[in-house]
Amino acid sequence: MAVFAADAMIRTRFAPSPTGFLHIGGARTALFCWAYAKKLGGTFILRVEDTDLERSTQQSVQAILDGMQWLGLECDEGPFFQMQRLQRYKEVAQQLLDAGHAYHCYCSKEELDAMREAQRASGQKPRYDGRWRDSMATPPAGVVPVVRFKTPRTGDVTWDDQVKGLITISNEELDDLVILRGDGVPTYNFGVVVDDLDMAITHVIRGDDHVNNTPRQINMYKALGAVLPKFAHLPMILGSDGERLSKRHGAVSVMQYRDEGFLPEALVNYLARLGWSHGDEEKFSSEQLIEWFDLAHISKSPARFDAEKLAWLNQQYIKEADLRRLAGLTGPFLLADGCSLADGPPLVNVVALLKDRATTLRELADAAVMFYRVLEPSAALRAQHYSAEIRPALADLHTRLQAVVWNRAVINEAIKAVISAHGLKMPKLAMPLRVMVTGETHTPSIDATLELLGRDHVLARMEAQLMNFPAPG
RNA sequence: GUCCCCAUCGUCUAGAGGCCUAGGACAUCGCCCUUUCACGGCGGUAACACGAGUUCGAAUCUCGCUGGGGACGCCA
Repeated sequence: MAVFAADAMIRTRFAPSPTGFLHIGGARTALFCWAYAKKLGGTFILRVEDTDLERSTQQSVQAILDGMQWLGLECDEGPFFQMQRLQRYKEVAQQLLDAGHAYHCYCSKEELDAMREAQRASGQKPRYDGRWRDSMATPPAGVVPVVRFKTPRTGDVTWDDQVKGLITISNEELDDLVILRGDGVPTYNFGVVVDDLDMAITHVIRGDDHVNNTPRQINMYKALGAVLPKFAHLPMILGSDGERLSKRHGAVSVMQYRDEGFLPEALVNYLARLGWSHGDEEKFSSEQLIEWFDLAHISKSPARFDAEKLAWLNQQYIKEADLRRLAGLTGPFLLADGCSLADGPPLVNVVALLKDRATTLRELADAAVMFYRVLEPSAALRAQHYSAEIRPALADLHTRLQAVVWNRAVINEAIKAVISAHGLKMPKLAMPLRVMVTGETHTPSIDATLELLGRDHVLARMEAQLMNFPAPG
């Protein structure tokens, strides 16, 4: 299939404000922008919208960069910073002023607040009433004005949203928004327009919460005589309770998922599948996402975040992950738990034995601890599994294991021999043995566990526990 | 309050008028496997919010209703 020349010109951008970490919602927006650009051989740009001087921080910038890197969403251009482009915004604002598309407003914040409050009280939609729009009044002394955009008073704005379809909003719903603050810093709506224009963005892919800003921006594009980009508004991601995901409500940093033991490919896959689909495909790589991605199959309605499905995907990816990589990722968890990896079998082997039963690297590490440290069985487990009757069989096994060739098959033969010699059923012996050696009841098959743990550790742990058995009679 | 958007199993979704007795996945339930717990295999429960139209025929089109989400800052 031929790629149209125009496709090579596709330019998308992810434009976060550095006021916190990169959370799930932002990550998905970035992912979609990235995937769309990659799919069409275009360019993915990162632009940091740091015009909120109060809340923007350097740490946030770094956190966003880190998050994107972890997810593998590298940008082709940027990061660009709006605060480094102030001159340009002033220039364009002046252009608008000169053309009569903007004007100075001398209202104080108190005045505006009072205005809004009054409107709200009378059941109206709060908005600037345009009192300085055509005012001939002399500006109050000592007040630094802001620049407001002259929104058309009549007519309406319509655009064909790439995910939602035709959207129309009447200009009467809009007001004359501030585009440049008194200190010369642009506001969001103006900064985006200037930047998207300067950066030749062809597809503005962003969150649903910007739908209402779009007509304001389109009016500015028109005033500037510019060609409109395509707009695609992604539905929000809701918390599992259906409430909006916000900083204080369930929106966690993508890096927290890493810290909890999620694989980036699992998160990417999950996020891609949340609100977008390709038939019945559930599990796919970033490469496949790029190949399949389109705006047409993005759903129009908000989606709830389902931690259980993410966990399932993560488990799938853990099961098929390269063992050395898995060991490398699991090691830090063990170290943090105070384990010394030199005291046990190679982590690669441990991970190979355990990976089918873990949902996260965290769980994998938890299950691996027993290979590096003695875990004392609880009193309850001892009471439940240690009996005077079974002790002789375990002592017998302990003796036999000293002489046996140390591999799974032979260990298993020894266990079987003890069972028949003492007239036992497998679980009768395996459970107490499991508790003695691992301190737990839930472990991989006992022969494989013993083999991997090694003869010395097995014998030592058995000896220690044999003393905890109740006396016969 | 005003405006905008949305609506299929509990959740994510397939579905572009007949292929739908509505498919897949997660979760859930049952069975099998089994040396515990998992993994895996097999099977089950479970949805087109509602009401009018249009049409020979509607989950798919139209209108209304209800429900949900979003927006209304010198935040982004």
